[in-house]
Amino acid sequence: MRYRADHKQQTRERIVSAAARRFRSRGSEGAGIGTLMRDLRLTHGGFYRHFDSKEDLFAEAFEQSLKELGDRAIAAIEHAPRGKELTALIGMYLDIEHCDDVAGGCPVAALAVELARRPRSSRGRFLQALRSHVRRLERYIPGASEGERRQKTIALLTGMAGTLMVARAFPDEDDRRAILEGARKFYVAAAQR
Amino acid sequence: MRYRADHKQQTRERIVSAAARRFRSRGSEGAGIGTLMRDLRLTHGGFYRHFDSKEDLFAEAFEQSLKELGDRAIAAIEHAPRGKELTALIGMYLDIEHCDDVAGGCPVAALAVELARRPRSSRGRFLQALRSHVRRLERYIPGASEGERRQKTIALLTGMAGTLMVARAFPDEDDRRAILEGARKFYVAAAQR
DNA sequence: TGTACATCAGTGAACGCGCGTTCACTGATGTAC
DNA sequence: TGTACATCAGTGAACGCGCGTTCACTGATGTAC
Repeated sequence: MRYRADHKQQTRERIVSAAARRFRSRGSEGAGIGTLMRDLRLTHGGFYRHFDSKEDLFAEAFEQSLKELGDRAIAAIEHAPRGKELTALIGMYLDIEHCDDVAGGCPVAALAVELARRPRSSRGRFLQALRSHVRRLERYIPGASEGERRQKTIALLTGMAGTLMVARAFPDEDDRRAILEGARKFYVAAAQR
Repeated sequence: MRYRADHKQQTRERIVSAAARRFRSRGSEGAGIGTLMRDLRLTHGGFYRHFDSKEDLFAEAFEQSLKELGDRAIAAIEHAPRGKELTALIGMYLDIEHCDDVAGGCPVAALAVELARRPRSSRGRFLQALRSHVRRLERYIPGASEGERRQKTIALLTGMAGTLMVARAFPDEDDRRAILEGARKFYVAAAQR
């Protein structure tokens, strides 16, 4: 059957959005094409009308997730009172709701460990997305020079991702809250200087 | 055939050590029992004389890796000049050689993301290993109270793990060095306070 | 001391399963005439 | 306006593959007598 002009594009977007959630929850190996398509009420065969391979989808899902996280981070910063931008960024990232929403949360905390396991040649897209994310946020981070701001931004973002990743391993919410609270103090003090 | 009394124990240790390296390099899903045993010049069937399941091996490998990392961290701290203990800890962790030795490096940076994906009931061993690791190191971290030292230790260790994890995604050594160098400055300044 | 038997680490075929990917096919709708 | 055909998103059977796990078996050595 034939569909309306924008139908294919819509299906593609549905696949990317669903995949972005599943990959973050389960990792790229834990999320299969078959069940992904089935849950979208499609069959696995049709997948290849939209993507060259699972790897192709993974890269696109990573890019979309990181873009969305950047949007939310910037929204939090820009809604913060003057002088509290950094605290707002740290607060939105090391938040219990962000921590407990793995599927909708930061793709660095959920997927970055897999990037180093991929062939060097296929890491370009991911690194470009990471660099672009850092560039969007570095102008809100205090520092004497652009280089210093960038270094600090990278240390802050990668550090918070590590903390979030570990906090998520704790089944007890009180443990997670304590880890996040301690880290918020740590990073606010560290990044402010 | 029958073997000498300590033979079984030796084989078990060989399996754990090899697995600890493979899991850190490739993740628990990327490392298979079959190839692991084959590389040790054994067959896959014999694996179950030593472990109940792959999951059992994974937990033991994680524990051993973290114990070894703790040993190395404490060695670095205790060989540091007085007043430089913290810098030594940060320096040994955010080191280019540690970064490039995924198989022999920190299991938190390599495997922590998988812990949250396991059933809650089976996370106990991992969390106990993590808590024990924090307890070993917290006494070297400055802070007004035990609670504050612990919080700071957790923020520091999880943060550095995140930075290491992300740095490893960059194929260019200069990029990795720049990320590590920036983060060392960041964490030394942050943790010293 | 000599012999029969028990032990058990390791072997390798077999199992069911889920995976990513391919491909001939379907059929409603747009397009050419 | 009406008809024949082309298009192509989606279908579902089939593929080869590697996986974790099971299990009947092997055979050198320790032990019981």
